[in-house]
Parts: sequence; structure tokens; C-alpha cells
Amino acid sequence: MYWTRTLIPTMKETPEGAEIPSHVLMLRAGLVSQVMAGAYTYLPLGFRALKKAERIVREEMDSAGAVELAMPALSPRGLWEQTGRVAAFGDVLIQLTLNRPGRKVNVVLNPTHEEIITDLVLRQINSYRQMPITLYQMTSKFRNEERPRFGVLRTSEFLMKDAYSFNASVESLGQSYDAMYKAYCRIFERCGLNFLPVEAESGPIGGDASHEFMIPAENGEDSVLHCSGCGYAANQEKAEIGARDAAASSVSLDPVRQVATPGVSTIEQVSAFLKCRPRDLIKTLIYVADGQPIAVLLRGDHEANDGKIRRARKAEKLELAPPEVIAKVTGAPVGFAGPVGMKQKIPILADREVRQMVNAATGANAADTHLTGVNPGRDFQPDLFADLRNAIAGDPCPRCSGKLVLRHAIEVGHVFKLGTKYTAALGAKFLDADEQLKPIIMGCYGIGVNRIIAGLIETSHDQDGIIWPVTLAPYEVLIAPVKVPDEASMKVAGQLHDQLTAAGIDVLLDDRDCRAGVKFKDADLIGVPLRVVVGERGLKEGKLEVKWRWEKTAEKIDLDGAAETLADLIRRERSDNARFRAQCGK
RNA sequence: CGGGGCGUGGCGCAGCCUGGCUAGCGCGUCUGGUUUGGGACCAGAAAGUCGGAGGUUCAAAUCCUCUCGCCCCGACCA
Repeated sequence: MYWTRTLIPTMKETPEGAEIPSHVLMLRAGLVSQVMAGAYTYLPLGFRALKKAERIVREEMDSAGAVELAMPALSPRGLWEQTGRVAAFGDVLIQLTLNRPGRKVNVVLNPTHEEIITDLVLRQINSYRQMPITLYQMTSKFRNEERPRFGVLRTSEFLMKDAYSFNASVESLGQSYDAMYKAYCRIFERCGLNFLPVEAESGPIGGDASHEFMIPAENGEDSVLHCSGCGYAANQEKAEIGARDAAASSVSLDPVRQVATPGVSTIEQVSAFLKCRPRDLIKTLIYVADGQPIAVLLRGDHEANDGKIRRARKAEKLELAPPEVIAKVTGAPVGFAGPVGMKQKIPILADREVRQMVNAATGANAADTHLTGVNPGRDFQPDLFADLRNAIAGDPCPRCSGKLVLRHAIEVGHVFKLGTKYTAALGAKFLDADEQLKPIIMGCYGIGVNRIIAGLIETSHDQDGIIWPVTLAPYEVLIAPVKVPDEASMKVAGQLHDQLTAAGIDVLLDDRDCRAGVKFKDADLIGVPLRVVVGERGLKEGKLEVKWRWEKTAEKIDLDGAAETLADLIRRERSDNARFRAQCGK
């Protein structure tokens, strides 16, 4: 491709509104153009990169035995009502009403395709002999994100590879799951991404039933906890916390005192008022678990983890109690609950760390009043001590003696053992070898293809621009003739372009008649991995100047056989990104 | 939904507080010339509903009201 024949609108200045590196660079390098909040046009360069990622995903899915199909963006709303997901998605689900002659049809723009594929499978699969099978597609998904942001990282429409496995047994599901997990690792490796698989909140199957594939990045929206000692990694929701030794306290216990705290109810207000740290307070949250109110105690600076509380209580449904329930249970308005002297006797669950608190402050179960000098064991006795909070940086690793480190990350993939949630709701059953009718067991596996691109840029760039690995680069080789009006240079550049193209290499020839500096700046900005300079100096000696984007200096290669030399370099790099990984610390 | 910021040729911005000639500047674009290995220089040119609507005023980019849109933080996130 010749530069002047395509559309590569590079920009010197950062467009207003773009803040994170991937967004800034995708705009400046002319990869995308914004249409509205959460919707982007992929310009030729961005489109090519996206296609490269798509191709890698497709190749690895195919070789893992998955079979590609394509489902529509529209589906009938009724399908989503059957699984209860119209309510579950809420405003995120984009609903449309179509006018047909004499009637209206309610449809949704699919945010994912579990319902649609299950509806297909219930009609097409009815025997254990047809399974296992994994079906996948790469199509646009639509979600009305409340707040699209960070360029293409969170948009209302995005390209997702979604795969669904259908299995006759839990063991078979495990095998399908493992195959996808391994395929995902290969995909992200081939993309040159520095990725981290982390344990995620698991569904009905339990165990290690869900993993997210994360790209550690400063600007990532997700938080993961990682132990460098043993490699344990989990997202913040899921992360377990290692048990801490109960350090014997030598502090003498104060008597309980009542303190008037008029209008002071939040942790910040109370700690400021009592001149103590938030961690010296016992936070008392009232939940309703399966219809029964319970109290949950946490150290003031910790955050409750609803999943952990639900599991500790073995509850199906858990939500924070409404104010009227709190008033009834504690005898005080919201903000003054405490474990001592509650009006009603309800189960008390305490985070393990509450056990070690000494002379803590809590609400007094009376308006505008707190207690100080409260000690667990002496003043109240929880029914259960358990890990009930979100892990934070510095918490003990649950697997070894190390400590957890908090890292921000971009989620690019998610594998999940769904079980029978959708097949049961939609009635997708099969006849097993024992002649029993059973619900099909399902797994789902997603990759955000746009996020592969944005995530790569977010973690692979320098001051001058993007640094692509050959495997994702929109063009693998950039030929830059220093002087376009010089016939000899252009002839060499043109021939090289044609030979490389014929050899199956993606080449871009910068035929703009501008100064070399402009070309070099743009070459760095768009990040093409291998740059070939055709200049009068080199041509005199029969040489071309070649430079990898991530190297500081250029090398010279012979003009004779240059196309073969370059094609060979690219082919080798395509197979393993070896040079890219060596230079970019991956 | 709460808080904050912004909207002026294709891009980045100044002007607004304190209303007043023909709305400026840099980049980019076009023409001509001189240049030519890390974002050249000279001369000239085209290109603007000052986001939109209403209002105040002799006069509005500027003041007031409403509205649309974009960005950031928070809440939310199958």
C-alpha cells in the first residue's frame, strides 16, 4: 500500500478529551475516529490491526476444535425474559420496538449470546452423542454502558469473540474449559501481550470455575491481587485473604463508654470526631440474607465483600437492609448500628480481623451515640468469624507466606463454567447414555477483540508512539524513501514494495513528498515494527537502512536480495515475536 | 444519577471576568518559490452557523435562561 492512496490522518497534537495513552495514540496515529461517546470508526490502520487480532483469535479457536458460526445482532425480547436477564441487565440492555404492519415487535440488540445459542442448541442437540461441541463467533455486541470511557476500552458497541461449549457431564465441561483456557494463553502470547490469568468469581459449579485474562496496566479499570511468591492471582472480588496469626495484645482493656456523637454517622465523621483512625472503628452493616436480617462486622477501613458474606451465610440472596429494617433491628437510625445492645437478637458475622481489635469504637444502637472501649469476646460474641472483606494491598497470600500486591488491569478475556443456568431456563435437554433426559451443561468464553488492540498500545508505547509486535501491526514493514522526487530512490522503494507484497508481507510505502523528519516522526507514531529507509547515501554503497521500532539504532543490509532478507526477518518474528519480547521486556 | 471541566475554520488554543471596528494565533490544507536524513523557510490563498434556541441591549463569542454534546472523578458494571 502507498501512503498517499490510503487514509492515515496522523496528528501532532493530542485531541482534547483523550487522556490515557492508548486513547491518545489511537487518535494521533489515525487508528480510530470518534463518532459519539462510546462509538468509534476504525480507520484503515486501526481496522487492519483489529483484523490481525481477529485472525489470531480465529486460528487458535479453530485449532482448539471450536467451530465458527454467526448469530445476529437482533433477537426477540421474549428470549431474554425467559432467563430473567431483561431485569438483570437493566438499562444496559438496548431495547427497540420495530414497527411491522399492524403490530409491534420487541427486540433487543444482543449484549452477548447465551440465550440465542442455547435456543439454537435446544433444537439441534438432543443426544449425548452430539457432544461435546464448542461453537464460537466474532460479532459486535451492544451494551448501553452508563459511562463509556477510555477510548475504545469501554464502548457501547464492541467486537467480541464469544464461544459456548455444550457438554454432557461436568468432567467433559472441565475438558472443554481447559482447552479454551489454553487457547486463550496462546492467543494472548501470540498478540505479544503481557497477560495474567486470574481467578474470578465462580458460578454454580464452584472451584476454579472462572478465570479472567488480565493485562496489568496503570489505567485498567479492574483490580487484581497478585502474589509474586507463588503466582496466586485473583480479581479483587474473588481474592481470598490468608489467615493472620492472632497477635496477643498487651494493651489493657478499657471499659465501655457511651459518647454523644450528634449527627456523626459515617466512618470518616466518626473517626474525625473521636480523633481515632478508621481502622479503630467496627463497621456494622445490616444485611438481609434470604429474608433474614444479619449483622456483618468489619474493621472501619475495610470493604465488605458480598460474595464472601453470602457464602459464609450459605445464603442464596443477599442485599443491604433498607433503613426501616435497620431501624427495627438496631433501634437506631442508619449510621449508629453496633454489635453491643442491639434491639433484636440477630446473627452476627464478623470479619476475622475484628477478632484482634482492641478498645474499638462502634455505633451504640441509639441515635447520635457511639460506644468506645468495645472489645470482641468481652462485650459481644459473633456467631461466626470468617473472611468477609475485599482483599487489599499487603494482605497475606492465601496460598503461601507472601503478601498480595494490588495491580490495576484491563480485562481482555473471561472463561466461565456456566453449568445449566441457561439450558435449564430455556429447556435445552439431551438424552444421556443411561436414557435419562438431562439439561445440557454449558461453558462460555469471551474475548474483547478491541481490547486486545487498546491493551497492547496501553502497555507497549514510548514517547514517540505505538510499538507494535509484528503479529498485530497494521503493516509489518514501512518503506520510507527520503526523497520522493528522486527517481532512483523511488524505483528501488517501489520494487521493494512489490517484491515484499508478492512475498505476503504487509508493506506500507510512505510516498509523501515531504521531509524525512516528518516521515520518521509518523513512522514512530504509527509504530510499524520494521522501517526501511531508502536514501541516496545508502544507495551509493548498495545498502538499505533497516531499523526495528523498538531499537535505537539502524542496521544496513545489502540492496541485492533485500526483499528476501526482510521477508525472512518478518516471517521469523511472526512466529514468536522474539525480538519484540526481548526488547519490550516480555 | 452526584461532582467537576469543556464546546470559537480540519486539529490545538486565545479572546468571555469588565459587551463595542473587519473574531485572532499556532498546526494542517491549497498555490508559487527556495529547500531536503528526525515534525524547513518565504510570499500569497481558501476555509468560521463562536454547539443550538430564546432573552437583555443601540450593540452579544462575551451577560441571563433553557437545551444539545464531549471529557474526567464517583456510583454502576451480565
